[in-house]
Amino acid sequence: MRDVKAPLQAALRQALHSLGIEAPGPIPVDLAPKGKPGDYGSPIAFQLARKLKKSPVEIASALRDSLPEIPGVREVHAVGGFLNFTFDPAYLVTAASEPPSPNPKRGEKVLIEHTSVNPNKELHVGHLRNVALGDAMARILDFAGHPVEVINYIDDTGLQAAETLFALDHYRLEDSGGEKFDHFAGKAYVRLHKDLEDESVRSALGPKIREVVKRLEQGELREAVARILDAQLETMWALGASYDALVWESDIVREGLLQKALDALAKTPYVRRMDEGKYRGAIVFDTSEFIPGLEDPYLVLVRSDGTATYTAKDIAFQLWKMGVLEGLRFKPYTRQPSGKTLYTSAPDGEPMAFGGAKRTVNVIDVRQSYPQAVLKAALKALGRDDLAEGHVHLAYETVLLEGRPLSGRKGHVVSVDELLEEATRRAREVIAEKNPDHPDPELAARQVGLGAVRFAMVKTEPRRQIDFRWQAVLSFEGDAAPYLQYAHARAASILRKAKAEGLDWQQGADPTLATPHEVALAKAMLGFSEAVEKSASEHTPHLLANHLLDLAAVWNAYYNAKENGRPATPVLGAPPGLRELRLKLVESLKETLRIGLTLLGVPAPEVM
RNA sequence: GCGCCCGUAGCUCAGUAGGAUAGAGCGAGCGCCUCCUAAGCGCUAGGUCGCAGGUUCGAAUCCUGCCGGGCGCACCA
Repeated sequence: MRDVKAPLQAALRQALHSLGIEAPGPIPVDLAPKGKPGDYGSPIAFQLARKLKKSPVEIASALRDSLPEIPGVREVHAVGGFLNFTFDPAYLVTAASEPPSPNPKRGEKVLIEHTSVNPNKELHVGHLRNVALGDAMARILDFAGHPVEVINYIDDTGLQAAETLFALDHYRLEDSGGEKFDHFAGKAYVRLHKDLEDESVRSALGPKIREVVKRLEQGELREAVARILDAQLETMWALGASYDALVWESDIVREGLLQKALDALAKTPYVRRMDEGKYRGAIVFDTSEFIPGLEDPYLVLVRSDGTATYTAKDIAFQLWKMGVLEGLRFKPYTRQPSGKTLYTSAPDGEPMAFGGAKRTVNVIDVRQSYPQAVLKAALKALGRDDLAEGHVHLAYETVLLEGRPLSGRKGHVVSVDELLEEATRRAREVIAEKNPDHPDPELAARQVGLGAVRFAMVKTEPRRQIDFRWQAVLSFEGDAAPYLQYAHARAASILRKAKAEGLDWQQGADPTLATPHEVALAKAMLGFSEAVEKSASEHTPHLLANHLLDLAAVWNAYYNAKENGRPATPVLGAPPGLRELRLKLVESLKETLRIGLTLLGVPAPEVM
């Protein structure tokens, strides 16, 4: 898809240059508002007014006179200081008739860590936001041209995993195979926590649980953890996620990365063992130079009993991600539904080209902003300000369920498996009602169910708390994935019919026949690449999600456009020349929607 | 208390590297299937952009203060 804004910016820059003015930064160009002349416009003259001590109107008019020829631009208007451009309709429609394509791969690899669910329980709606955001970001960054590597971190030495494994053993629970194992294990965990509310039980079981933590750190219980992880992976894959590698926390420890990280930090002036005070005997990191405003800037890396905190391991992991430390080995773990092989860190593996990225995106909820800031501080403490710059914490707010915080103990949770099943069931019902002759209702139901669930997680800005409400998520009307999918299916239907009629629209399109309806659609389509790039650079899929909603709305309006009570934009029934033009545009629109949906992990059904 | 984030239509949200009359969806009211899928489209009603100052030719967007709400301030993560 051709970029129509870049040539405008280039021309403006050139005009400025010929007037002896250097543009201060990027030159703003946007769609002209409704009711104003031109298709695109720039307020550049306003920005220069003060510096040049001239009125915007004067500057705009001088600029207009100095502009070079711009391909496709028919007229340039200076309107009250704005500089607007009217394109040849044929040019815009032709530009939009070419679907978007991925940017060629360029630059340094971006390592994105997401999911990283404790291997002790089934996934719930809170985890869902992480997977949906992380997977969408990976797809978007990839499309935008970045080499991307996706890591799922397995916190197998944490207390949570230990408690679940302990509970399974303690209650002598044998799974009969009737239940997905992560759900089964999760129940043991919940039961244990109920029992731990009793003080005497807690003091009796505490040492035994710590024993399990120790065994986990030795890597002894890896298979037991893997059994839970494998069940969780089923859910992650069902969501459409895919990973390059699993990195196990126990491997960070066993391969010596933790020790290397601690050794390196110990050589800096910021890390030392405390001789007195509340941290006596612990090794702490004084972050005050890097994180201002803290009452207590000391972060414990190694407890006085000699055990390392999670944050210490996370620092080691971050240093590995950025190539400061090396030493993890990998081997194939399994083949994913995406077709990609999933690798795992393993002591009996081989060195592989994972890690060593200059830029990392850590998808993790906002409550962990402080430990994430500590990772950045650790990089700076080691003198790697360059890498600290490349550390991005994609901090997303938590998910509420029907207005209240999630709570496993109060049973106020919804598992992802349950959610997908329910969404699919609802979709099945709607399809049976709306399209009883559907050729493959089960496929469409799964596509619509999954789409609704994933889209609900990415359409809102990450830093905003979202309230998961069954009624809204399962509503297949309005501002939601089914709206986009329906728009896509409508376009697909037209193309299917055209093919059935034996039409060939690759030739014979006459772009000079384009009406304002096609131009409006084309302009909406031409905003796609910018939306993707902005989503990539700002690390948020919601910009793309909102662009797609806008695009689908324009397309639906096009589809329904009427003049004098008659359909104004028939595609198949249009006269030759215009018909082919419309078919090409519809084909490109369909492809644009399909790509956009795919980048968000939302399936694009051919028939709904 | 200190720090970070959020206050935009009845509800849920876009819009914030300053730009042209603040936009959607849901909900309310009225219309549109002899026309390529009505999961759609059109129209109407609904907003002192939390409040008060400030900077600017121009502020929902930047600065300051205040008022609401969320989160974080453990030898947890």
